[in-house]
Amino acid sequence: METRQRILAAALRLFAERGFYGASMDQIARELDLTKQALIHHFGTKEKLYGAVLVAISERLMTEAIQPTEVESASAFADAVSRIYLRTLQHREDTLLLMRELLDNRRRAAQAGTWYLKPFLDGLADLLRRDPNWQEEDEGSIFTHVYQVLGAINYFAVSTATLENMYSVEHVEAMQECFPERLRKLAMGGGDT
Amino acid sequence: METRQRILAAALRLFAERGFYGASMDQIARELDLTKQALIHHFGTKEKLYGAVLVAISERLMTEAIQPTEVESASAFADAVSRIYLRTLQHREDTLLLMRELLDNRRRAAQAGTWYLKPFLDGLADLLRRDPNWQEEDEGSIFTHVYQVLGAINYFAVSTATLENMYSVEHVEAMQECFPERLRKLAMGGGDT
DNA sequence: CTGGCTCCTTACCAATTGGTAGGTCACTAT
DNA sequence: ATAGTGACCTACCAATTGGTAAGGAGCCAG
Repeated sequence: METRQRILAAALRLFAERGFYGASMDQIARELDLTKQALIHHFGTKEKLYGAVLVAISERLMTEAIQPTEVESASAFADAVSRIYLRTLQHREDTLLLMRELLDNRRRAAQAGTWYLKPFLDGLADLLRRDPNWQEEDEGSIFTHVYQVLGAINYFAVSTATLENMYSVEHVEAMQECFPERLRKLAMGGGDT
Repeated sequence: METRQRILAAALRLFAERGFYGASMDQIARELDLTKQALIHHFGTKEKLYGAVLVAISERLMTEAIQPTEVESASAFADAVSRIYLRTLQHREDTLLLMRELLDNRRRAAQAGTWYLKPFLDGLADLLRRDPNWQEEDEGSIFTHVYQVLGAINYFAVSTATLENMYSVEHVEAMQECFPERLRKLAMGGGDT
């Protein structure tokens, strides 16, 4: 029981850092002072281990990211976005791996954790739909807006390492500081105002 | 000469689709009815081939994405963003690979094509800085806004395949249709209005 | 016709990959 | 005591990886 969790944690780290093909069973095992056969014993194959990591991520996402009892207010969507932003930065490895999944999805289409994200997206769209400023907007607009805001968050979360190299740690810290405020304007802006 | 270009094109496709580790020299070569030794002959090592692909991408980005003679108007930034959006969708493979680079950068830090993107980002920030509505904003805000808008574009461009699986082709087409308009609101919104 | 050059091949290699087979050891239920 | 079970290991394997060595086909200059 204990070991399974340790394996999942190490696998998440390595898969997130180096991708599915970039991380080998042996590396993951060595990280834990085990042999790769221990991993195979617990998870069967590399694919299944990867799948288990993905399931763990999506469970975390579903239970934490959207509060079903979200208060219905004009800023409900913006509030949810703020929380998601914080959560995304906190669980950067999850974000990294989900982004990789997104890129690989062309290949493993219609598989794995893809669908776990759907209720999450739909939940957000629902929040926005109830916003008085968005009543007049069509479905496409609403969903597009949700996705644009989500894109702003995830892209940034995944870029900080690169940005720190490209500019400086201070520069990125400054960005992180004004990010929530600007994000809010992004989330609130639009509608049929 | 001819062959080099063909190799670069095939390598771009496979690296974008499967990542650096996911694509093997042999696969790329087979795609062109060559042996992997032909690639090694032209590029030395896999890493160098990958580097050459990255250089080609960033050159394309620099020459196409930002017009240096951008007219100075209140909507200069939004206009540039619109053009970048179209270009991003057109060169989806470039976008895919650059996104992968972003994810891997943690490891290969301070290397490769990272820096080629810097002038591109700086150019965009400059455009926004000249916008009358943004005169009062500090550097952090400006750069953050640029990055958020860029995030919205790139994240979406990289997600379409997944979204088509998750929802439907029509759903994604609808999104693509209202994307430019919503993107414009995103780009214009904010400032100290 | 010869020497050298570019482009590309076959033959080979050590290392790493994911995975199988079979066994050891500790613990628990009978 | 014993049979069973879960957790893990060593030993091994075929396939694939990126890369080296050496050579051949075509071309062009002397």
